Amino acid sequence: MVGIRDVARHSQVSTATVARVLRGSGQVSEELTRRVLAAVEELGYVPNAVARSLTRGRTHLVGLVVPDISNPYFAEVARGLEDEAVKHGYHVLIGSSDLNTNRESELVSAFEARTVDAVVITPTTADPEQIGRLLRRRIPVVFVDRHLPQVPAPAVLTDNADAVRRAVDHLIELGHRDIAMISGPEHFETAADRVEGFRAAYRAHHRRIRRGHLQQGHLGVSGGQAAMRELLATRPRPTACVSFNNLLTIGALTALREAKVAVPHEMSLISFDDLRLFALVDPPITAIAQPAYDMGAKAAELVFRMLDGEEIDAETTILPTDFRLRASCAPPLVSTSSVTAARSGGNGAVRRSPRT
Amino acid sequence: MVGIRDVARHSQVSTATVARVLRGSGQVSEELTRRVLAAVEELGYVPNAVARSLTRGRTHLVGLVVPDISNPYFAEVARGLEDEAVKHGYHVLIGSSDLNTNRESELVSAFEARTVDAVVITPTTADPEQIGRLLRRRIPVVFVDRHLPQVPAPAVLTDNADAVRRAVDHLIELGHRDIAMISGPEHFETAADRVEGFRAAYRAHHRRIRRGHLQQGHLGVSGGQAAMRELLATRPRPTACVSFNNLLTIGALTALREAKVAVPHEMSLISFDDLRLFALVDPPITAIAQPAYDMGAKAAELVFRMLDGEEIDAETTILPTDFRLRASCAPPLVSTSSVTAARSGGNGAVRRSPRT
DNA sequence: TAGGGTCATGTCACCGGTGACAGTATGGGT
DNA sequence: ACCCATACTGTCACCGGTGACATGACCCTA
Repeated sequence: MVGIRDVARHSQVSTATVARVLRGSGQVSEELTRRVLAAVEELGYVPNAVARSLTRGRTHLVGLVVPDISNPYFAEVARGLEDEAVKHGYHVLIGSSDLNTNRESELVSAFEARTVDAVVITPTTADPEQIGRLLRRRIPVVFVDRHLPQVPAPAVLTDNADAVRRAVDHLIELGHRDIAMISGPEHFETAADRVEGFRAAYRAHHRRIRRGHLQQGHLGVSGGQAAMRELLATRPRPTACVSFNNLLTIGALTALREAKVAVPHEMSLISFDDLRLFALVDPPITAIAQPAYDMGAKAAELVFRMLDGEEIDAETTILPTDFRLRASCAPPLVSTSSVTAARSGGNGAVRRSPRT
Repeated sequence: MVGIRDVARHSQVSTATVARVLRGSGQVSEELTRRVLAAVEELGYVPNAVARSLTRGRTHLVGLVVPDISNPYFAEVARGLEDEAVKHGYHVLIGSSDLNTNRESELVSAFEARTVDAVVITPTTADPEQIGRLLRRRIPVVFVDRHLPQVPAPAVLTDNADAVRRAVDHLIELGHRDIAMISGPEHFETAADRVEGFRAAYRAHHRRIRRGHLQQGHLGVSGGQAAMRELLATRPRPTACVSFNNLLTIGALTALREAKVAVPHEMSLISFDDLRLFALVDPPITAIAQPAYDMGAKAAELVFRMLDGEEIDAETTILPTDFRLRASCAPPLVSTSSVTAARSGGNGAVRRSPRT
């Protein structure tokens, strides 16, 4: 490997001069500059970033810890983070925790050992200590999507509760009475918030959530599928449903297909998280879109402000969601003979007009 | 920052002993082991991976260069690579080239300077030199999805030509005569291969591709949309179409919706690349699925074999695609009055039975 | 012309581990 | 009593840049 000393020897100057030429900082005579550049060219010298990291104490790396980088939402966050990072001469190290606190902990430790300059994380753990370690090392941390309020680090979130409340309001206005929700593990802040929005909407309309209509299951497609199957088996069966994220929505849709339940006529559906294809699904799915790319970019902005020395203890940035009304919501059918009619596919059922 | 020397001082041993205890290798008395461990605990010592990288010449990093990490296909590749990498104590550095050769070149240079231990890349450039640089530095390179045959590095690909040929065969068997393709930039190996499969199928059936029925446009949703618009304007209009990747498919579908062209009756559609949601689109999209996760994992396997000293010059691994027959393909309508009938939505049209 | 300032360049300790090598102690064999 | 193997522990140069500091040349001014 050709190092700065080789270049120095080859161009008959000191290493300091080579460094000065390369950095462009400082006074070096034209003559030497030429010689150094020539040597660099000839030897194919590339400065070793590892060595530089060691002396300067900066790796120009930011670690990203998310549940799953292959989830389109997090992939989009990653892209936003990456674009912003590259502008600052940084690169992104990825880590998927798989919603496994041990795996997450290992990732955080590994990133700590690698002395990444900052960590952007969608936490799985509920233990503040696991992330507090980084702060004690003065490694800036930025939360994305959900945060641990006990940890004094900035967070980029969305208005989870409010978005769900508005979605449920919409369904209630369409005339729905029994609205279900497929949520995630309750110790997740996002799940708690979205459930809170769900409850708030119910409260505002002086109604109570029926038993079994709030599903808090495992995340992932199969979890969504299982939850929807359960919802379809409850009596009274809900006429509408809000799901927690894109994967659960896909699972829920799959279950609906398999049970031949018509959307939106027998079941209205709203997805938290939008996917481009939701617009092309049958029927197009009404969704609460999160600005994933912007969330990643905003997290990067916070990271770099902190790296610039700005003290940002626990500022929370709420980015707006976008409620994208599509065809998966309609007024509920009011069946003459309750359950059986609904299952028969709409015969003997009358559409109830929405409240005004 | 607490270093190995601090631990050594604190436990009154030498740095070598600390290292030996931590590495678990070698003979250290129980007494000292206990003291060292206690000091490590007390000081919260974490070995600095940067320093280790410098001395050992290994960063335990693998760089991943893809067009866009937020494309679900590449995100899935990344996940496959990551999972395998983590098993080996490695982490993944991501870089999105945006199909921009300059950006790609910068990424490769940056990864080179960081002395990543290996690079996995879906190349955008056609210039072998840009990647040859890495090889001269003895940095293992593995191509994924497409490769530069002039560069002596292993590649993980799919049977592009064959998959498209089979897809087109399927359409021809359904009775289609004018089948279009929306492909990508022709200097991409994948595009060239898939187009070759397209041509091969035509050749096998002694037919010629009609003018305008082979679209090679810009990748991305809007490119697919534009290409499909053009296809819809050609006369005779194709009755079926194969699109190059998931984004082009989404664009094509969007254009079809907007023109109110019924799929599959007026236009059958096959997508190269599958997405979970394609199964739930109206109609479910027949797709050629690539084993993205496995491709990433396989690339990792090659990387680690090379890092273990194995010489793998240009072995090409072809992973099988999976042809997922769904509802977006049907026999073509044969209209009595050509164009106008087709646009009117199927009136006056007769379904032609497939060839046997 | 001595003193001070500026510019150009060189020297070298240091960042934090690593591992080759050296040194010391202990015990067993003869 | 001596030799040597073995077990344990310490020293230090090195990885490749960096930057504080030193050095030397030159010019200007009092």
